[in-house]
Parts: sequence; C-alpha cells; structure tokens
Amino acid sequence: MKTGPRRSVNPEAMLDAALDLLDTGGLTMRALASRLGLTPGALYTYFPDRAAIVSALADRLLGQADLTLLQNGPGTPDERIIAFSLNLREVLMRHPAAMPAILGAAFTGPVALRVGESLYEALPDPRAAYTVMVYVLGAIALEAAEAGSTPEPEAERIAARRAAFTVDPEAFPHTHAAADTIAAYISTEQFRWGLERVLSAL
Amino acid sequence: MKTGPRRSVNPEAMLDAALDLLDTGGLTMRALASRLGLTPGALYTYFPDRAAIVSALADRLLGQADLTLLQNGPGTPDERIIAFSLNLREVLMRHPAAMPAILGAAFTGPVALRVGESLYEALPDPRAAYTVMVYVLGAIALEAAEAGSTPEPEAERIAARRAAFTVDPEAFPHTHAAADTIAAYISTEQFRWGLERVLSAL
DNA sequence: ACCTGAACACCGTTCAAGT
DNA sequence: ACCTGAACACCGTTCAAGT
Repeated sequence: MKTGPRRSVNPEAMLDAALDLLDTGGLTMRALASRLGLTPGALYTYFPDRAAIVSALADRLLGQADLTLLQNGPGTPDERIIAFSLNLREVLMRHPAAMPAILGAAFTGPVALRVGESLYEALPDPRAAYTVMVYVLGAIALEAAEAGSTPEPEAERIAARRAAFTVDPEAFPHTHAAADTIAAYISTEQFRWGLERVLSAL
Repeated sequence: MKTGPRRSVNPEAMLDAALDLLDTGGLTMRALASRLGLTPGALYTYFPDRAAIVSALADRLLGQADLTLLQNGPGTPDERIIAFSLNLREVLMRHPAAMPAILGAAFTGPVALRVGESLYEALPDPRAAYTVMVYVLGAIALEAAEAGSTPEPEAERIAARRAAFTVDPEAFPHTHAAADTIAAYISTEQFRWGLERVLSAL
C-alpha cells in the first residue's frame, strides 16, 4: 500500500516532510518514508540515521531566521541583536518540537557558524556573546518545552497559564502575588525586557 | 527469567533505579521493571506512564540542590543566588539526560515551587527572577545537550571541545580568534561570569 | 492493591536482492 | 545509486486473570 506522492525525493523534500511530521509529533522513519512514497529502508540512502535528519532539520530552521537583521540592520549593535533575537524566537516557536535539537546542534551546523560570526561582529567579547546566546536560547527552550507541537497564539497561551496557575497564598506568598507576571513569562514583552537588561550589562 | 532484586518496591526505589537507567541512556519500562524484579505491566501500578516517571525524576533532582544556600546563606541576595546556581548546575550536570525533563517540568513540580518562592524572596521583581532562571537553566541545558550521559570532568570536556573546534579563519575570523574562549563556554568560570553580569543589570 | 503473562500496535535499523 | 521486502531486536501500554 503506497500512501505518499512519489515525485522528487531529495534531501530538501525529505526535510520538508520531516519538519511537518515533527510539528505534529509523529516524526518516525516509517511515517516519513510513507510520506515520500518510499519504504523505511530507502531513507538510509539519504541520511545515516534518524538523528542526522533531526540535526539537519535544526540547522535548516536556524537558517530561516533573517540574519540581515543582525548584520545590516539599522540602529546600534544592541538594537540589531534584539531585532534578530525576536525574529529567531518567532521562527523557532513555530516548531517547538525542534528546540531540543537546536540546543544540541547549537554550534556545529554550518548555519549556526554564520549566525555566531555575525553575533561576534555585533558583540566582540565572546563571553558576552555567549551570555546572549544562553539567554535567547534558554528563553525559547523554556517556552517551547511547555508549548504544544501546534503553536497557539501567545495571548491564548498566557491566558491558559494564568488560568492553570494556582498556589497556596500562605505557603508561597511571593509566588502568589506574582501570578500575573509569571503567566506572562512566555510573552514577547518579558523576552525583550530580559534581553535588554542582559545586553545593558555586557 | 527474573534478573533484578525483589525487595522493597516503592516509588522511591523506582525513581532511584529510573535515574540510574536514565544516566546510562537506557531508561525503558522493560529495563526498569527488570531492575526491580517486576514485569513491565506492574510499573503502571505506581505511575500512569513513562512521562510521569521522568517528571517525578526531574522534580526530585531539583530537590537535590541545597536550597539553604539561597535561603539562609551568608552574603548579599546576589551572592546567595550565585552560590545556589553554582550548586544547582553541579547537581543537574551529574545527570545531563534529565535536563530536557527539567526544562519541561520547570515550574509545576512541588520542589520547583519552593525554589521559585525562595528566589522571589532574594529577587522580588518576578521579571528579574525569571531572567535569572532563563540564564541559569539555559546555560545548564546547553552544557547538558552536548555532554554524554556519563559526565566527564569539566577540564576534559573543555579540552575535547578545543581539539574538535576548527573553523576557516578567512570565512569566520571572529569565531576563529575566539576559539579558546568558545571551548571554555561550558566552564564554571564562564557560567559565573555571565550570571554576575546578568544580576548586575537586575 | 499488586503482579503476571500475553498480547497489541508500534519503533529504528540492517541487508540480501533487485533495477 | 536507489529501492523493496523482509526480518531483527526492540519499544510503551493494556488487560484478563490470578493472589
């Protein structure tokens, strides 16, 4: 029983299909093969194993962020770092399930190298640059970890967090008092606020 | 064929065995059952599914950090946050494979709530507190993502990173020039440096 | 309540054989 | 080089049945 279309099986098309399956939480070699009209074993002609597919996917996703925002954009280096980081967050949050792979392949991939070099141009102290990477990737990883594979709008995710968040006011007074702010931890506003603070210290 | 010891099957003992298996990269329901002298199906008496075991493990691991460093330690609030963060990093880096679960269950678990409340006591602005969480957990997640499940000493990991790191000096001049510092991104020194900078801005 | 035995519905990967 | 068919060695989870 062949279920998928047969045309144009190449690494690019494979990654398109793989990303689609990853987003729906069902990236298996068997499902991917079926999408491409292939048998599972045929995939090993293109990639050595499943992990290689996920790594390639991670680097490709990184490449979807608009690097010109960091390189040629208007404004100060800090402003360009903020603009690129906001764009990167937007791109990566469209595929939360890929975030673990992004953390894993963070610096090895070819695209990651180009992003890194551009960041060092904007922020020459490499220790400072890494601090920014940690903040940006850390914030996105925390958001992605609780987002479903289907990314709801930010406002709805915050409302859901607020509704689900209840703590004993006696035992956790500070936490209880901060509930609204805590629900908004995943907001663009919080992301930008923290990033600006971090950059101001570097 | 029974392979494991039979005595004392309770949730605590299960989590001990589960952590051990997670560290060696082989946490499966079948392996866990065998360790406990049980059949796979018997595990579902204690936990509803595999994910519940991993979540419980994550919260338990968080509890191994010494919260008194944050609550009652000497020094300024910032110094206590640094001391606790260094301790947390040490604890979590003993079990890198658990880091994804830590990110996922970051705020829901009972231990996580206590840690959060203590952090808010030291750093009352919740937006500032979250920025610290993002930095600390982000840095540990990036380190854990590339560490093997068996945690080598830090010095060896840095040396291995330095040896493996080669880039085209023409195409990536800044990256090439920063190679030594980049190799040391996973160092305690870099972790502390970044954290101090972040705290100084909050 | 706790556990077994057995099954169900899957996985990733390999490999001889074909084209 | 690319692909099939078939197998190997696994998975998590369910469930009737026993104690």
